[in-house]
Formats: sequence, C-alpha cells, structure tokens
Amino acid sequence: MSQLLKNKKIRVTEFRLEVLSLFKKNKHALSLHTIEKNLISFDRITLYRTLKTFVNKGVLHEVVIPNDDKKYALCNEGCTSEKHEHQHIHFKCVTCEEVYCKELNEFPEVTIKGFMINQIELNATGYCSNCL
Amino acid sequence: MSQLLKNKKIRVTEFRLEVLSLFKKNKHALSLHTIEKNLISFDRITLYRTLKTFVNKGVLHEVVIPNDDKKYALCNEGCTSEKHEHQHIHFKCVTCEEVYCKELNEFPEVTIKGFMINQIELNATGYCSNCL
DNA sequence: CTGTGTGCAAAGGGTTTGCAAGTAC
DNA sequence: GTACTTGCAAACCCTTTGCACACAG
Repeated sequence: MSQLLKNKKIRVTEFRLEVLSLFKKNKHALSLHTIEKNLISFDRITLYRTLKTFVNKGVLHEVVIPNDDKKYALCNEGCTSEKHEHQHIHFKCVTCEEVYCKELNEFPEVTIKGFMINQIELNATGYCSNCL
Repeated sequence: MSQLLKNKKIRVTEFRLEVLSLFKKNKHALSLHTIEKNLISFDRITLYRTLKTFVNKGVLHEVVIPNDDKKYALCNEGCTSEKHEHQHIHFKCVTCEEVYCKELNEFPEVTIKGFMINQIELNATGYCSNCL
C-alpha cells in the first residue's frame, strides 16, 4: 500500500497509511464523519490535510451528491493530480444510504444542441446488491 | 409568480418573491454568493431559511458539482417535497463557469449488475453555446 | 541534512438557533 | 386570531492558518 503513495509522489507516514487502509477495506465512499469514527486516535487537522493531499495527488476523489455530506473514494491507479481517468457512476442506495463507485464499460452518449460536452459524471440512486 | 408559491403551499412574502424572481430571470443555476450580489438589501439568515424552504417544498433543487460551490436551480412545476421529476443534466461551462440545467428528451440507459437503478443525475462539463 | 508532515492553539468563516416583533391568510 | 416569517444577536461548528517539533527520504 505504501507503494501506491510512492507512485503518486507522496511521503509515506503511519497516519496516511492508516487512512488509506480504510478506503481499501471499504467498497463504498467515506464521509469525513465515517473516517473519523473508524480511526482509533487522530488529529482532525492532520486528517483534513491528509485528505486534501490525497485529492490533490490523485489518490482520492470527492463524491458530492445533493443533500448529502461530501464523501471521498479511491481513484484509479492511473489518476494523477492533473487528470482523472474515471468512467464510473456514483451510486447511492436509498436503503443503506451507502455511496458506491462503480466502473462502467460502456458510457452513455449524451448531446445537447448548441453545447459541446467534454466530460460526463453520473450519479444514480436505487437499491444496492446488499439491500435488494 | 406568487401562484407558484401557493401551489407548493408556501406563504407568499415580498422577500420570497424577490428571491424567486432571480431564478426566473436567470437561465443558469445560482450560488449563494451570486444570489446575495443580486439582492439589494437582505438578511443572510432569512436567505438561508428561504432557500431551505424552497428546497424542502420542491421549488428549487441543489446542484452540486465537485470542486465548485453549491448552487440552486428551479425545479419543474411537477416537483414536490417528496418527489423530484427531473430528466435533466447539469452542465458546467469551462469558460464562463456558469452551470446550466438542461432537460433531456432521451435519457441514457445505464445498468449495473446486481444493482437496481431508479434515478439518474447527470453532470457534464464542456462549452456552452455562448462560449463556443 | 533538508524538506515535509504533525499536533496544538488560535483565528476565521459560514451556518444554525433562540426569541421578540411583524406579517400572511 | 393564529400560525408562520423575519431580523437581530449569539452560539455553534467546521475548516484553515501559524508555528515549533518530529520524521521521511
């Protein structure tokens, strides 16, 4: 796991590995509150800075869904600070309220007359496999 | 315009009409800052409460795009507090940075194995018709 | 050794709450 | 008349900044 940080040119520290392992353990996106609840002891300021570093360096990306807390989820290996390579959907389950990042192999085509679309992000709601 | 509020069971006040007229005048979504800049005089607390009421009653919906301020945009006539009837895309122009809500007549089909998708929200970036 | 990360205290900013007076219906 | 809305002050959080010390490379 420390290799992942090295690849992205981030110094390896105990705390960063601890935060990263939370994301590796969980299949779904994590809010600040959830992260805090899962850390044994931590300094909130350091956590803020860790998340900011991870987002800037392409380890995590922000997941924002209307009427919900901001969340974070793991990026793909190929993501960098400059460019994110996501072909995925953010899915929120109405029952368990977890948010999942799911990769899509075929991405929908959308056009708007008079507009030029470069990039698309998808948010969906429904029932996840655990709650069906 | 006061009819719109009555339809949604919201008391008609001068301030609420003023806020609502801002959204009627603009084709794009408005952030808190933009709203404030366009009000002659206002009490920020009342504005917060007004927006919250509008969102709860289905007059406005929140538009959240990663790394951008939260914005608000008009709902469809048919939207209620319980159910929103949007078939639209949130489009952010990389040049003018405005966010537009555009209705789509054909909505893309997306499936995830093992998941049941009920509703989809689309965020896109690119160039708007003014900036092309 | 050098530059970066950490943890504490303090500051800053945005949002919410409580309450009395005013207003819609 | 009754219930809701408004506006002010104060409280409340969440987040950022500054700085000294600790640590990774």
